[in-house]
Amino acid sequence: MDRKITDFQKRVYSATTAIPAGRVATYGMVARMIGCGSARAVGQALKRNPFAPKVPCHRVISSDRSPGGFFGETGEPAINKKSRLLKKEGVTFDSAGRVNSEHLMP
DNA sequence: TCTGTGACCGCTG
DNA sequence: ACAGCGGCCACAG
Repeated sequence: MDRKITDFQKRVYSATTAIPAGRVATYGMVARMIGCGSARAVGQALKRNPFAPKVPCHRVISSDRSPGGFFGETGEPAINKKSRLLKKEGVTFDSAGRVNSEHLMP
């Protein structure tokens, strides 16, 4: 398996690891942060996430404050796990299962 | 080399 | 308020 990643992917992981615990960022935010107008590319990078535990992909959610996905799985079980992790980090959720806006990165 | 696809985002009806 | 559509970037076959 190739562990070599492109420069762009490296930027995505860098921005993701830069997210402090108890804080979450949206794909679009990360995309703009690294200088890219497409969140899809960010999602792909996180989906491939070769540095799984090293890169807290669970701290990255969608603009709707929905969990999004987890390790390539968009199903409920994966999302449930993701929310559980975020809760452990100190992130609070609402009844809709969405991350509280106050945890979003400014 | 080109096409299709994707853990998305934003606007419009 | 909800649903549908297009647009953007990168990667794999």
